Amino acid sequence: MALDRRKMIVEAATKSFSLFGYKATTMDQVAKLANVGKGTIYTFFKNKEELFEEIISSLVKEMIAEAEFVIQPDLPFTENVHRALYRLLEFRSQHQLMIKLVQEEKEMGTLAVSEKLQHVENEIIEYLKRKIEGAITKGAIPAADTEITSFLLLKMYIALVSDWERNHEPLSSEQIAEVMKVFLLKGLV
Amino acid sequence: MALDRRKMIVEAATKSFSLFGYKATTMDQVAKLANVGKGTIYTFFKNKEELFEEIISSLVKEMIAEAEFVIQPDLPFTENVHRALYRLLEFRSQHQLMIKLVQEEKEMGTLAVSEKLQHVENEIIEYLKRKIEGAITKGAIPAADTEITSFLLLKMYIALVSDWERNHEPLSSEQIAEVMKVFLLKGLV
DNA sequence: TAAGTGACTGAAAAACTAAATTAGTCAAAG
DNA sequence: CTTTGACTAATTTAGTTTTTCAGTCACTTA
Repeated sequence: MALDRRKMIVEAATKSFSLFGYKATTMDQVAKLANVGKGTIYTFFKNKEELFEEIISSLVKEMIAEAEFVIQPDLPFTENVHRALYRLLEFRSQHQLMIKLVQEEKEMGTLAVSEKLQHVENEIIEYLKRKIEGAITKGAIPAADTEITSFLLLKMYIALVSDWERNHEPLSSEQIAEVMKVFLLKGLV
Repeated sequence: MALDRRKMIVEAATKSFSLFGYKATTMDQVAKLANVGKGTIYTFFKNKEELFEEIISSLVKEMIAEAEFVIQPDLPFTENVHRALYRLLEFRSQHQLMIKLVQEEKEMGTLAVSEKLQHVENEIIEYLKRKIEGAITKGAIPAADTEITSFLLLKMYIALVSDWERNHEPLSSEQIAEVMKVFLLKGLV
């Protein structure tokens, strides 16, 4: 029964964060869901935020794995950039925990949540950066400031996938790929 | 003394919105500043929001004029895109009213303010769209979806000018021009 | 006697209430 | 006719009380 207590706690917390968000999840609730005493949580995690941190780290790993899964080495670099980025943002808009956190940030502006979402964004940018550096080393694309490039790539994607929908009909994956191809491949002019 | 009452009201309101923001500006205050009775304001404007609307419209006109001023027809299209966009965002970060409104939106989330800022953004996109359509007609650049392109151009600029500064040293106008040139002129790959 | 627990505590947030503010009106003044 | 500012209803703020909750630690249990 009382086997991996730590795992039980993380699972319970993940479930609760996904369902109610960070603020609305109480440690008593997590303890009850995990079938442990509240004190037990504190033998594994210094505080609520550290528990959250661990869950976010797993989430990032899961996202990167999803992106990797969709990349095919024989396809052109541009196509893989699109595939990886699209998958990452799809993940963001489909994964229950991400949805809840994005919503909580917008509606309540919870500080801890803002920080963690920023953290997720930074990890994605770091991931893109490594990919771009790899492509440059292999001579697949010309040298460029990888920090700015990866940053800008993500921002363009977020603009096309999320911001665009505020005022327009959503763009299909094909349309987004088309637009990105223009900017990545030949430039607007 | 009591000459253009309407103008006095708009000037007083502009000053107050710039200084205290939308919410913290009271109609009594505007009336006093404009040296008119409060009722007089309501002979010119249906309500507070309509007064605000008029001021925002002027602001947009001023912004567009600034952008136009900086454009030089003999320069290449790319260069002018950069000049105009950079000037627009510089205006946004230097103009007292814009600063105050952006701050008010972030800190208090005032609905009327969010709507008006969205309106400003839409006007900028419309302006860009007209410019791009003009360039396409003249054959200066190849045809493309002008709605998406202008939207994405603005988003890229906001990312480089504003978002970037959250985690990095600000980019100089030259650096931004350089990055944009890559994406606009030849593409990343 | 080490691991696990949940009642307890202070600090923070929510709920409630009373008081103050303010957008918009309109009867009277100019 | 235009202008006004006292007035009102509705909202917001400020002050107070109540509740909630993260984190601790004395105690239990195995």
